Amino acid sequence: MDFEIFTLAATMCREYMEADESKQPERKTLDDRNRMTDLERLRHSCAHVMATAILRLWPDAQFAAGPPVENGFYYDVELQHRISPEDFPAIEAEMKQEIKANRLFEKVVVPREQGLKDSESGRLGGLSERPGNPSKFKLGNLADIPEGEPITYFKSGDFIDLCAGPHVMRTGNIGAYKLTSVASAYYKGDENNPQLQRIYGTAFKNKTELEAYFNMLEEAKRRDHRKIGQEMGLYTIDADFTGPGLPLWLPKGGAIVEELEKLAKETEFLAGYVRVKTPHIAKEVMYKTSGHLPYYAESMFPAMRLPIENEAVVQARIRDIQKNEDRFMDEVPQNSEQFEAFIRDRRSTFTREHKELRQLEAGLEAGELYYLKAMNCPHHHRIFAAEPRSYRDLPLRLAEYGTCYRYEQSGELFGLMRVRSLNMNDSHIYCTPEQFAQEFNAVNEMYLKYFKIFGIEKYVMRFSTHVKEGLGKKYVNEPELWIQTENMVRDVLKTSGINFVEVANEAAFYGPKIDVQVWSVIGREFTLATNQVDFAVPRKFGLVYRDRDNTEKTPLCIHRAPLGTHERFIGFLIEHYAGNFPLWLAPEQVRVLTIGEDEPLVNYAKAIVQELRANMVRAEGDYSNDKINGKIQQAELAKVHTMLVIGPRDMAANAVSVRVHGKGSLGAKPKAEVVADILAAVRERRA
RNA sequence: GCCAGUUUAGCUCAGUGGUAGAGCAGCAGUUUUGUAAACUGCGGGUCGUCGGUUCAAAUCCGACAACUGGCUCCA
Repeated sequence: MDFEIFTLAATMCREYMEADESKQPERKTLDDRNRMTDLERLRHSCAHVMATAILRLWPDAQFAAGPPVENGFYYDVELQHRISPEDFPAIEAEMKQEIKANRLFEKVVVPREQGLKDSESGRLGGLSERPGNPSKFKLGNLADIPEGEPITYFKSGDFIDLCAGPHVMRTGNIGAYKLTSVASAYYKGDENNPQLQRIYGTAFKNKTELEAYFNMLEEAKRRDHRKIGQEMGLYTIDADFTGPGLPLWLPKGGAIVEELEKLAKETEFLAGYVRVKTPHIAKEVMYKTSGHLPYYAESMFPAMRLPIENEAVVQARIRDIQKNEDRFMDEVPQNSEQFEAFIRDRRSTFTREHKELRQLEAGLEAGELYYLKAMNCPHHHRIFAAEPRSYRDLPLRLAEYGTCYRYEQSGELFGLMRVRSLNMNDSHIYCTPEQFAQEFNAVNEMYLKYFKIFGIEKYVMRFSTHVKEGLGKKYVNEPELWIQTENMVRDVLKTSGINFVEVANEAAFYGPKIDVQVWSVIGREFTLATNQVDFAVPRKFGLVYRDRDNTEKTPLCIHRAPLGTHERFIGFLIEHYAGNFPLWLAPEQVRVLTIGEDEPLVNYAKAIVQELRANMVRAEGDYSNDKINGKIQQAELAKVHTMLVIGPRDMAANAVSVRVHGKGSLGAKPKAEVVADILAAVRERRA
């Protein structure tokens, strides 16, 4: 392996990490703030009202920052008393008084000295001066305001706050509000700063909108993939024995996994992909080359140490070479003429042996460590490297449902959405620059095809690009390649009419990337997958193809995973469909329910189940002696897609009575017709 | 990892220091059925784990674990 390239990559990686750590959040300009939407204004004003209410109850409270956020607002407060949801009614009651008083939000521009004075006296973020209790966080905020920018207060009743606004006219404009939760946060997001209590709330123009918001939350709760996953028996997380973040797919969830893989395999086959299969572990050198180690070691499972098979032989050879080197040093002549002849004579042997020594030593040290893979790309790169490649072999599209392991922090784990073992719908497309646009476009088309199948109507592709200043630091220093690949990506996105936004300075280290965000039917946002253009790592792995002109060139690599991971994608689908999967995905597609348990009737039902199963339909039979209403209830609660109710009347007519989950009874139909329709719906993956 | 909350039967949950409960699910019977639950009975628990306080702990205290909300949003 090429040590220089590795060293270079390591250096760049380190620089990237350091650059990332020191990244300061950019300060919002006053212009940005004035672009606040009406709703944000209202929520920010509500934060002031909440602060006023908290001060009425606990006058010594110290406030830090209280911005509007996506679904409401918060205010960070330092207070001896630990605020809990039990305190919310009291705070809300005080807020009600403030809003009823309909106080004016008055803006006052003050000189900096005034700001300092009012911070010292505790007046800022307070209802009155508080001797001995200065507004320390406001003082800190004041220091962040650049010279020349005006310093403004907003005053509503007794409450005066250091604040750039903007606000609504009067507290009475706040139509409907509610406190929602309390969390902890560090002042200015820095863990070296004091920890504050963050009180979250939300506010709307009127009660109707507030209620609609809470109804949406309720609906989201009903659809929560953890709840439905439990109820439907899709997966379980056995924290005690298997481990946290390591989901076990139960048979019903396994059925969904299988269907998704089938879909991916068919789609990818038709798109000219070839399937590969790679192990779950690899030697340390793999991840040193890829750049994961040591800088990403924290998000990988700790290494396992394997004994080196021929350690004794290796060590004997190392000793031999070391002896040779010692002898070489001893034999070096003092005389300069002889020295040159000596060097000429011995140089090639010495360098060969020295290189071997370094390799053996590295092998002793590195070869014994194995890591669980956090990504499939390195394995795929090695498959590319396994044979000499010609431009005629490209594009080479290696696809695999690969299982990766990432050691997410325990607090980050979340149902199926954030796990430690993940099955990726992964593929790496190696292509020439000339082929890039077409390949990238084909990937996008695959996304759109999937969106259609799953009824995903709202999506956006976030196209992240580099900025020149970051070259060689945050981004690999290849100015032309960046511009070239970004232009190619942008052109494809534009000409294909795909919905995308471009975000500067958020690209990956190795190349521009596209994050795909989708919205479920109830409007919850999910990040499904990341597409990445990679022009750096293939080079680190020394991947080349021989081009028409008989020179070796490094291929471009497109990293894509339209179905993301099984874990996250199925989590999304559960919430998207509320567990009511379309027939082709439904864990239990058909259940045949008999009215009574007469033998001929049960035999007729069993024959139908058999016929469906012979056609790979997941069909079950309920031949128990429960009442038919009871059986239907059971099947509906289990979200069985199609129920075939069979009584003596149906058997006599060689028919079945069809009932579809959520749609009710569809009446009796000829058996053959029903079976044919079920098979067609599955085959076509009907919504 | 940090802050907070939660953890009682397979599931959903009640139980504020004095004999561990309900519904559903499971099992055994009875019932013989036409589109969202027929009836009876039975089994099922070291109350997350470990330690402490107490005559007595599911209940009070502490540690740990798992789960959940938050930890990106900046006057």
